[in-house]
Amino acid sequence: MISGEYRYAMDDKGRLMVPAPIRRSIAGNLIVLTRGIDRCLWLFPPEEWKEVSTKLVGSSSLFLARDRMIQRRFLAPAQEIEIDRSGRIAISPTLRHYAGLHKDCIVLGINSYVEVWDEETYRAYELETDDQYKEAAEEIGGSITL
Amino acid sequence: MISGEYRYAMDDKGRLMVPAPIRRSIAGNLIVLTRGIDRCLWLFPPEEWKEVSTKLVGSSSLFLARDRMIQRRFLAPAQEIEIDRSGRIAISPTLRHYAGLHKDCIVLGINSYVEVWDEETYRAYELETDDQYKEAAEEIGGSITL
DNA sequence: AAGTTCGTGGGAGAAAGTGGGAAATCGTGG
DNA sequence: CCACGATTTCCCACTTTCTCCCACGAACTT
Repeated sequence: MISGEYRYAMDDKGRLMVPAPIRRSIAGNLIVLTRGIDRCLWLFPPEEWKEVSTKLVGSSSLFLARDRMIQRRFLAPAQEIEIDRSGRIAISPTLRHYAGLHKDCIVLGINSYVEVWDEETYRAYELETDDQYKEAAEEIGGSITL
Repeated sequence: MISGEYRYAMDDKGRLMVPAPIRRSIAGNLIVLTRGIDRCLWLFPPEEWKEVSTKLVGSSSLFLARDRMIQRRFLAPAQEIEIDRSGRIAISPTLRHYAGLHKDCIVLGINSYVEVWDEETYRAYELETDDQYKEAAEEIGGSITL
Protein backbone atom coordinates (compact mmCIF):
# COMPACT_ATOMS: atom_id res chain seq x y z
CA MET A 1 0.00 0.00 0.00
CA ILE A 2 1.57 3.23 -1.20
CA SER A 3 0.94 6.45 0.70
CA GLY A 4 2.45 9.71 1.85
CA GLU A 5 2.53 13.33 0.78
CA TYR A 6 5.89 14.83 -0.12
CA ARG A 7 7.33 18.03 -1.46
CA TYR A 8 10.42 18.02 -3.66
CA ALA A 9 12.19 20.46 -5.89
CA MET A 10 12.70 19.37 -9.48
CA ASP A 11 16.26 20.16 -10.49
CA ASP A 12 17.43 21.97 -13.62
CA LYS A 13 17.67 18.73 -15.50
CA GLY A 14 14.03 17.88 -14.90
CA ARG A 15 14.78 15.21 -12.36
CA LEU A 16 12.45 14.53 -9.46
CA MET A 17 12.79 12.40 -6.34
CA VAL A 18 10.63 9.35 -5.86
CA PRO A 19 10.18 9.32 -2.08
CA ALA A 20 12.17 6.57 -0.40
CA PRO A 21 9.15 4.91 1.26
CA ILE A 22 7.41 4.68 -2.09
CA ARG A 23 10.55 3.38 -3.75
CA ARG A 24 10.70 0.63 -1.20
CA SER A 25 7.23 -0.54 -2.07
CA ILE A 26 8.01 -0.85 -5.76
CA ALA A 27 9.70 -3.98 -7.03
CA GLY A 28 12.51 -3.18 -9.42
CA ASN A 29 13.47 0.28 -10.63
CA LEU A 30 11.05 0.71 -13.51
CA ILE A 31 7.85 2.71 -13.41
CA VAL A 32 5.29 3.92 -15.92
CA LEU A 33 4.63 7.63 -16.11
CA THR A 34 1.62 9.12 -17.88
CA ARG A 35 -0.83 11.98 -17.88
CA GLY A 36 -3.29 12.03 -15.01
CA ILE A 37 -6.88 13.12 -15.37
CA ASP A 38 -6.42 16.38 -13.52
CA ARG A 39 -3.42 18.61 -14.19
CA CYS A 40 -0.99 16.10 -12.75
CA LEU A 41 1.05 13.07 -13.71
CA TRP A 42 0.36 9.50 -12.72
CA LEU A 43 3.06 7.05 -11.93
CA PHE A 44 2.35 3.33 -11.79
CA PRO A 45 4.37 0.32 -10.84
CA PRO A 46 4.63 -1.71 -14.08
CA GLU A 47 2.30 -4.48 -12.97
CA GLU A 48 -0.35 -1.98 -11.89
CA TRP A 49 -0.05 -0.27 -15.21
CA LYS A 50 -0.49 -3.50 -17.08
CA GLU A 51 -3.70 -4.07 -15.20
CA VAL A 52 -5.15 -0.60 -15.74
CA SER A 53 -4.14 -0.40 -19.37
CA THR A 54 -5.39 -3.83 -20.34
CA LYS A 55 -8.70 -3.07 -18.68
CA LEU A 56 -8.95 0.04 -20.81
CA VAL A 57 -7.70 -1.41 -24.07
CA GLY A 58 -9.56 -4.66 -23.64
CA SER A 59 -12.92 -3.37 -24.65
CA SER A 60 -11.99 -0.41 -26.78
CA SER A 61 -12.31 0.21 -30.49
CA LEU A 62 -10.56 2.28 -33.08
CA PHE A 63 -13.97 3.19 -34.37
CA LEU A 64 -15.42 4.73 -31.27
CA ALA A 65 -14.68 8.38 -30.60
CA ARG A 66 -14.70 7.95 -26.85
CA ASP A 67 -12.20 5.13 -26.96
CA ARG A 68 -9.87 6.97 -29.28
CA MET A 69 -9.93 9.91 -26.94
CA ILE A 70 -8.99 7.82 -23.94
CA GLN A 71 -6.23 6.10 -25.83
CA ARG A 72 -4.76 9.36 -27.01
CA ARG A 73 -4.86 11.14 -23.72
CA PHE A 74 -4.15 8.41 -21.28
CA LEU A 75 -2.47 5.49 -22.97
CA ALA A 76 -0.36 7.21 -25.59
CA PRO A 77 1.57 9.53 -23.29
CA ALA A 78 2.65 6.65 -21.07
CA GLN A 79 6.33 5.90 -20.94
CA GLU A 80 8.27 3.37 -19.00
CA ILE A 81 11.16 5.05 -17.26
CA GLU A 82 13.90 4.10 -14.88
CA ILE A 83 14.56 5.28 -11.36
CA ASP A 84 18.23 6.29 -11.19
CA ARG A 85 20.68 5.30 -8.50
CA SER A 86 19.79 8.26 -6.34
CA GLY A 87 16.09 7.47 -6.52
CA ARG A 88 15.10 10.07 -9.10
CA ILE A 89 13.18 9.96 -12.35
CA ALA A 90 13.73 12.20 -15.36
CA ILE A 91 10.43 13.65 -16.51
CA SER A 92 10.17 14.36 -20.22
CA PRO A 93 9.53 17.95 -21.30
CA THR A 94 6.15 16.97 -22.75
CA LEU A 95 4.85 15.57 -19.51
CA ARG A 96 6.49 18.32 -17.50
CA HIS A 97 4.67 20.83 -19.61
CA TYR A 98 1.34 19.04 -19.37
CA ALA A 99 1.36 19.08 -15.58
CA GLY A 100 2.85 22.57 -15.49
CA LEU A 101 5.74 21.41 -13.35
CA HIS A 102 8.08 24.26 -12.55
CA LYS A 103 10.26 23.66 -9.55
CA ASP A 104 8.45 22.69 -6.38
CA CYS A 105 6.37 19.57 -6.82
CA ILE A 106 3.97 17.63 -4.62
CA VAL A 107 4.18 13.85 -4.74
CA LEU A 108 1.19 11.87 -3.48
CA GLY A 109 1.13 8.15 -2.78
CA ILE A 110 -2.36 6.80 -3.35
CA ASN A 111 -2.99 3.12 -2.72
CA SER A 112 -1.26 1.60 -5.67
CA TYR A 113 -0.10 4.55 -7.70
CA VAL A 114 1.53 7.94 -7.35
CA GLU A 115 0.59 11.45 -8.41
CA VAL A 116 2.92 14.32 -9.24
CA TRP A 117 1.67 17.91 -9.09
CA ASP A 118 3.16 21.32 -9.44
CA GLU A 119 2.90 22.77 -5.96
CA GLU A 120 0.99 25.88 -6.93
CA THR A 121 -1.42 23.91 -9.06
CA TYR A 122 -2.08 21.55 -6.18
CA ARG A 123 -2.70 24.36 -3.71
CA ALA A 124 -5.17 25.83 -6.16
CA TYR A 125 -6.85 22.44 -6.50
CA GLU A 126 -7.16 22.19 -2.74
CA LEU A 127 -8.78 25.58 -2.48
CA GLU A 128 -11.13 24.82 -5.33
CA THR A 129 -12.28 21.56 -3.83
CA ASP A 130 -12.44 22.70 -0.24
CA ASP A 131 -16.20 23.02 -0.09
CA GLN A 132 -16.76 19.69 -1.79
CA TYR A 133 -14.31 18.13 0.59
CA LYS A 134 -16.08 19.36 3.68
CA GLU A 135 -19.41 18.32 2.24
CA ALA A 136 -18.03 14.89 1.55
CA ALA A 137 -16.72 14.75 5.09
CA GLU A 138 -20.15 15.57 6.52
CA GLU A 139 -21.75 12.89 4.37
CA ILE A 140 -19.22 10.35 5.45
CA GLY A 141 -19.88 11.41 9.01
CA GLY A 142 -23.37 10.09 8.54
CA SER A 143 -22.14 6.60 7.89
CA ILE A 144 -18.95 6.30 9.90
CA THR A 145 -19.18 6.28 13.66
CA LEU A 146 -15.98 6.56 15.58
CA MET B 1 -11.08 4.04 25.25
CA ILE B 2 -8.58 6.81 24.57
CA SER B 3 -8.91 10.18 26.29
CA GLY B 4 -7.06 13.11 27.79
CA GLU B 5 -5.85 16.58 26.85
CA TYR B 6 -2.11 17.12 26.91
CA ARG B 7 0.36 19.81 26.07
CA TYR B 8 3.83 18.94 24.79
CA ALA B 9 6.69 20.75 23.16
CA MET B 10 7.83 19.40 19.82
CA ASP B 11 11.63 19.27 19.85
CA ASP B 12 13.98 20.58 17.17
CA LYS B 13 13.92 17.27 15.37
CA GLY B 14 10.17 17.35 14.95
CA ARG B 15 9.51 14.73 17.58
CA LEU B 16 6.41 14.76 19.73
CA MET B 17 5.40 12.78 22.77
CA VAL B 18 2.52 10.36 22.60
CA PRO B 19 1.08 10.61 26.12
CA ALA B 20 1.84 7.51 28.16
CA PRO B 21 -1.82 6.68 28.91
CA ILE B 22 -2.59 6.71 25.21
CA ARG B 23 0.49 4.65 24.45
CA ARG B 24 -0.69 2.03 26.85
CA SER B 25 -3.99 1.66 25.07
CA ILE B 26 -2.33 1.01 21.73
CA ALA B 27 -1.19 -2.49 20.90
CA GLY B 28 2.29 -2.48 19.42
CA ASN B 29 4.31 0.63 18.62
CA LEU B 30 2.93 1.51 15.20
CA ILE B 31 0.38 4.22 14.51
CA VAL B 32 -1.04 5.93 11.46
CA LEU B 33 -0.74 9.68 11.20
CA THR B 34 -2.73 11.73 8.70
CA ARG B 35 -4.31 15.10 8.03
CA GLY B 36 -7.40 15.84 10.03
CA ILE B 37 -10.30 17.75 8.56
CA ASP B 38 -9.61 20.89 10.56
CA ARG B 39 -6.09 22.28 10.85
CA CYS B 40 -4.87 19.37 12.93
CA LEU B 41 -3.45 15.87 12.56
CA TRP B 42 -5.22 12.62 13.28
CA LEU B 43 -3.51 9.66 14.76
CA PHE B 44 -5.08 6.23 14.57
CA PRO B 45 -4.18 2.85 15.93
CA PRO B 46 -3.47 0.74 12.80
CA GLU B 47 -6.59 -1.40 13.10
CA GLU B 48 -8.80 1.66 13.47
CA TRP B 49 -7.19 3.18 10.43
CA LYS B 50 -7.74 0.07 8.40
CA GLU B 51 -11.41 0.24 9.24
CA VAL B 52 -11.83 3.91 8.40
CA SER B 53 -9.79 3.78 5.24
CA THR B 54 -11.46 0.70 3.83
CA LYS B 55 -14.84 2.29 4.47
CA LEU B 56 -13.64 5.22 2.43
CA VAL B 57 -11.70 3.52 -0.31
CA GLY B 58 -13.83 0.42 -0.44
CA SER B 59 -15.18 0.99 -3.89
CA SER B 60 -13.38 4.03 -5.20
CA SER B 61 -12.18 4.71 -8.71
CA LEU B 62 -9.34 6.56 -10.38
CA PHE B 63 -11.83 7.82 -12.87
CA LEU B 64 -14.23 9.57 -10.51
CA ALA B 65 -13.41 13.14 -9.48
CA ARG B 66 -14.90 12.88 -6.02
CA ASP B 67 -13.06 9.69 -5.20
CA ARG B 68 -9.79 11.19 -6.32
CA MET B 69 -10.35 14.18 -4.11
CA ILE B 70 -10.97 12.11 -1.01
CA GLN B 71 -7.99 9.93 -1.71
CA ARG B 72 -5.72 12.90 -2.22
CA ARG B 73 -6.75 14.80 0.82
CA PHE B 74 -7.40 12.14 3.35
CA LEU B 75 -5.70 8.92 2.36
CA ALA B 76 -2.56 10.12 0.64
CA PRO B 77 -1.15 12.08 3.56
CA ALA B 78 -1.43 9.06 5.83
CA GLN B 79 1.76 7.42 6.93
CA GLU B 80 2.43 4.56 9.25
CA ILE B 81 5.06 5.54 11.75
CA GLU B 82 6.75 4.04 14.74
CA ILE B 83 6.71 5.19 18.33
CA ASP B 84 10.33 5.33 19.52
CA ARG B 85 11.65 3.90 22.76
CA SER B 86 10.94 7.10 24.62
CA GLY B 87 7.35 7.19 23.42
CA ARG B 88 7.74 9.85 20.73
CA ILE B 89 6.79 10.02 17.08
CA ALA B 90 8.66 11.90 14.36
CA ILE B 91 6.24 14.05 12.39
CA SER B 92 7.16 14.59 8.75
CA PRO B 93 7.72 18.15 7.54
CA THR B 94 4.69 17.95 5.27
CA LEU B 95 2.28 17.09 8.07
CA ARG B 96 3.96 19.50 10.43
CA HIS B 97 3.43 22.22 7.91
CA TYR B 98 -0.18 21.32 7.25
CA ALA B 99 -1.17 21.54 10.90
CA GLY B 100 1.07 24.56 11.43
CA LEU B 101 2.90 22.86 14.27
CA HIS B 102 5.56 25.09 15.73
CA LYS B 103 6.65 24.15 19.20
CA ASP B 104 3.86 23.80 21.73
CA CYS B 105 1.27 21.25 20.72
CA ILE B 106 -2.03 20.07 22.15
CA VAL B 107 -2.71 16.36 22.05
CA LEU B 108 -6.32 15.21 22.44
CA GLY B 109 -7.39 11.64 23.06
CA ILE B 110 -10.84 11.08 21.58
CA ASN B 111 -12.48 7.67 21.91
CA SER B 112 -10.47 5.64 19.49
CA TYR B 113 -8.17 8.19 17.90
CA VAL B 114 -5.95 11.13 18.76
CA GLU B 115 -5.71 14.70 17.52
CA VAL B 116 -2.61 16.88 17.39
CA TRP B 117 -2.95 20.66 17.24
CA ASP B 118 -0.62 23.58 17.33
CA GLU B 119 -1.41 25.24 20.62
CA GLU B 120 -2.16 28.67 19.20
CA THR B 121 -4.30 27.23 16.45
CA TYR B 122 -6.26 25.26 19.01
CA ARG B 123 -6.85 28.24 21.27
CA ALA B 124 -8.11 30.17 18.29
CA TYR B 125 -10.38 27.30 17.32
CA GLU B 126 -11.82 27.22 20.82
CA LEU B 127 -12.59 30.92 20.76
CA GLU B 128 -14.06 30.75 17.28
CA THR B 129 -16.36 27.88 18.07
CA ASP B 130 -17.44 28.96 21.52
CA ASP B 131 -20.89 30.13 20.47
CA GLN B 132 -21.48 27.13 18.23
CA TYR B 133 -20.48 24.91 21.10
CA LYS B 134 -23.07 26.41 23.41
CA GLU B 135 -25.72 26.17 20.73
CA ALA B 136 -24.83 22.56 20.13
CA ALA B 137 -25.10 21.92 23.85
CA GLU B 138 -28.63 23.31 23.85
CA GLU B 139 -29.59 21.04 20.97
CA ILE B 140 -28.16 18.00 22.65
CA GLY B 141 -29.91 18.99 25.85
CA GLY B 142 -33.15 18.24 24.06
CA SER B 143 -32.32 14.60 23.79
CA ILE B 144 -30.05 13.86 26.71
CA THR B 145 -31.31 14.04 30.27
CA LEU B 146 -28.74 14.12 33.00
C1' DA C 1 14.73 7.50 50.55
C1' DA C 2 15.11 4.58 46.70
C1' DG C 3 13.09 2.75 42.77
C1' DT C 4 10.13 3.42 38.82
C1' DT C 5 7.94 5.81 35.28
C1' DC C 6 7.79 9.80 32.34
C1' DG C 7 9.53 13.33 29.64
C1' DT C 8 13.67 15.78 27.33
C1' DG C 9 17.95 16.28 24.96
C1' DG C 10 21.69 14.97 22.28
C1' DG C 11 25.36 12.02 19.63
C1' DA C 12 26.83 8.73 16.07
C1' DG C 13 26.03 6.14 12.24
C1' DA C 14 23.06 5.33 8.40
C1' DA C 15 20.06 6.73 4.89
C1' DA C 16 18.12 10.15 1.99
C1' DG C 17 18.48 14.02 -0.92
C1' DT C 18 21.22 17.29 -3.92
C1' DG C 19 24.33 18.83 -7.33
C1' DG C 20 27.40 18.44 -10.92
C1' DG C 21 30.84 16.32 -14.36
C1' DA C 22 31.79 13.37 -18.28
C1' DA C 23 30.44 10.26 -21.68
C1' DA C 24 26.87 8.96 -24.75
C1' DT C 25 22.97 9.96 -27.53
C1' DC C 26 19.96 12.64 -30.27
C1' DG C 27 18.62 16.14 -33.47
C1' DT C 28 19.75 19.64 -36.77
C1' DG C 29 21.95 21.74 -40.54
C1' DG C 30 25.37 21.80 -43.87
C1' DC D 1 26.78 11.39 -44.57
C1' DC D 2 29.20 13.98 -41.41
C1' DA D 3 29.91 17.56 -37.86
C1' DC D 4 28.43 20.18 -34.33
C1' DG D 5 25.62 21.63 -30.47
C1' DA D 6 22.23 20.45 -27.27
C1' DT D 7 20.25 17.27 -24.43
C1' DT D 8 20.21 13.13 -21.84
C1' DT D 9 22.13 9.47 -19.15
C1' DC D 10 24.95 7.55 -15.91
C1' DC D 11 27.76 7.85 -12.14
C1' DC D 12 30.13 9.80 -8.21
C1' DA D 13 30.70 12.78 -4.15
C1' DC D 14 28.99 15.88 -0.85
C1' DT D 15 25.55 17.58 2.49
C1' DT D 16 21.66 17.21 5.10
C1' DT D 17 18.37 14.78 7.51
C1' DC D 18 16.75 10.83 9.93
C1' DT D 19 17.00 6.98 13.01
C1' DC D 20 18.33 4.61 16.69
C1' DC D 21 20.08 4.56 21.05
C1' DC D 22 21.57 6.12 25.47
C1' DA D 23 21.71 9.16 29.40
C1' DC D 24 19.94 12.55 32.47
C1' DG D 25 16.46 15.02 35.37
C1' DA D 26 11.93 15.48 37.30
C1' DA D 27 7.98 13.59 39.38
C1' DC D 28 5.55 10.14 41.42
C1' DT D 29 5.18 5.62 44.22
C1' DT D 30 6.02 2.49 47.59
